[in-house]
Amino acid sequence: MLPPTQQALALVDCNNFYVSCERIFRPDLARVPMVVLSNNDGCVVSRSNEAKALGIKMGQPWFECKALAEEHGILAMSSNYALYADMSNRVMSILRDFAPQCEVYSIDECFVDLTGLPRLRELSYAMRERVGLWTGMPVCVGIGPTKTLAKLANHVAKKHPRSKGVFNYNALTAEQKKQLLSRLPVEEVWGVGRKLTQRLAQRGVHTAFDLREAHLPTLRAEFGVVMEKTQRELQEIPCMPLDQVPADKKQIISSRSFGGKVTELPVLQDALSTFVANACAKLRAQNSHAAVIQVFLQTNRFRKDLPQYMPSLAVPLPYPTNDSLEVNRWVAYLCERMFKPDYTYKKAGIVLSEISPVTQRQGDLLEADKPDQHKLMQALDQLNARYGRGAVKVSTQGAYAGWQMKQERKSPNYTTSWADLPWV
DNA sequence: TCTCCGATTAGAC
DNA sequence: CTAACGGTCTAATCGGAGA
Repeated sequence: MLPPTQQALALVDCNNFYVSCERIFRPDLARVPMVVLSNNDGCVVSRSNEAKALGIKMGQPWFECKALAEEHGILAMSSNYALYADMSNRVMSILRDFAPQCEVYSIDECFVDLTGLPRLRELSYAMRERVGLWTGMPVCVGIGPTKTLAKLANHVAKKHPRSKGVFNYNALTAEQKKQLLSRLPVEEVWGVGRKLTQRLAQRGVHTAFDLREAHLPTLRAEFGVVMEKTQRELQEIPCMPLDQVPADKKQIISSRSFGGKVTELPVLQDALSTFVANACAKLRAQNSHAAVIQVFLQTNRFRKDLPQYMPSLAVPLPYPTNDSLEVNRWVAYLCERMFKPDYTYKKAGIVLSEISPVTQRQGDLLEADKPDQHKLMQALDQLNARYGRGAVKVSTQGAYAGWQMKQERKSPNYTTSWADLPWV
C-alpha cells in the first residue's frame, strides 16, 4: 500500500500587520521606527523592525517606552481596527483565489491548503507577490505537513532573510529537519508559552527537537493532551483540522478600560449600554441568543496604593434573548446592585454566555413571543449597517462622557470612510 | 463514587 | 502637571458540591 500523500499546508502571515497597515497609507513612514498601541493607547501591540531592533518589547506598556522612544524618535499610533479589518479582508480574499480550502486563523494569518499542487515554492512566491502588488501588504509563507510545522516554517521564513519570505519544511531531508528543530528553542513552537517553556526546561526539553523526541507517556502524564497533540504535529501527524467556517461564538465579551477616572454610576451605565449594543449586535449577527448575562466592574489593578474592588454578577435568564433593550435592563440592574461609591473604576464589561442558535428556541409556556421586538432589533441593525455603528443608540448611551478610551494618535479610516479622506 | 459546575490556568494574537 | 499597563476567545484541568 502506498503511503498517503503528505499534506502541504501553507501559513500565510502578514509582517508586523498593524504597522504595515499604517505604512501602506503613509509611505513616508517606511523607515521610521514605529509602533501601534493597544486600546486606550496602553501597550505596544505591533512593532516595526526598527522598533524591535531598538529593544521595544511586545506588550510593553507605552509609558515605559517613552524615554527610549523620545531618544530615537519612535512614532506611536493608536490602533485603528476599522482599517485593519478592512485590509485583512482584502488580503484574505486574494489568498482564497489560490486555493479553495483555507482557514482565516486570525486578523493577519491564513492557513491555505496546497496539498497535491505542483511547484509550491513558485506558488508561494506568486501569493506573496500578488498580495503585495494588490494591497501593499508584506507577507511570509511557511509550508508544512501540519499546522504546527507550517507555523514553524513561517517563523523561519520571517527570521531568515535568505529565505526571501518563503520556507518549505516538506522539502527538507530528515537530517535537515533534525538540524532545524535542534536549533529552535521550544518556546517558538506554537502552543508552548512562557509557563510551559519553564516546566519543559525542568525536564530537559529545550528545543523543538527535544519535544518531538520526548517520551510520550511521561509527556502526556505531565503536560496533558494539548502537549501530546503538539508533539504529534511535530512528528508530522496532523491533529488539528482546517476549520474552513468559523464556529459560532460560545461566549461574547464586550469590555473596555476607561480613558479617564470613573466614580459615578450613570457614567458606568453609559459605558455598559454601549457594550450591550456591541455584544448584542454580534450575537444577532450569528443568529444566536444568550441565556446568561454577566457584568463586571474593576478598579485599577496596577494602583496598589488604592482600594481595590472587582465585583462580578451574573443572571441566568428564564429564556434566552438577543434583544439589546432587554439585555440593557438586566445589565443596568446588575451594575446598580454592585456599584459602590468611593471607588475609582478603571474598567467594566459584560459577558454573554450559554449561547445557542435562535432556531433552537424553547417554546415558553408562560411568556408569549414578542415578534415586535425582533423587528425593532432588525431595523436597528440595518440602520447601523447603513449609516455606521452607533447611528442608532439606546437612550442610556452617550449622555455621559469621561469613560471613552484614549486614542490620541489614530490614523484616518482610509478605506472605509470617505469623510476621512482629506483630499476628497 | 460519579458527575457536574465554576473557577483557574495557559495559550494565541 | 501627573499619571500613565488590551481585549476576546478557547480548551483543559482541578476541586468541591451534589446526586
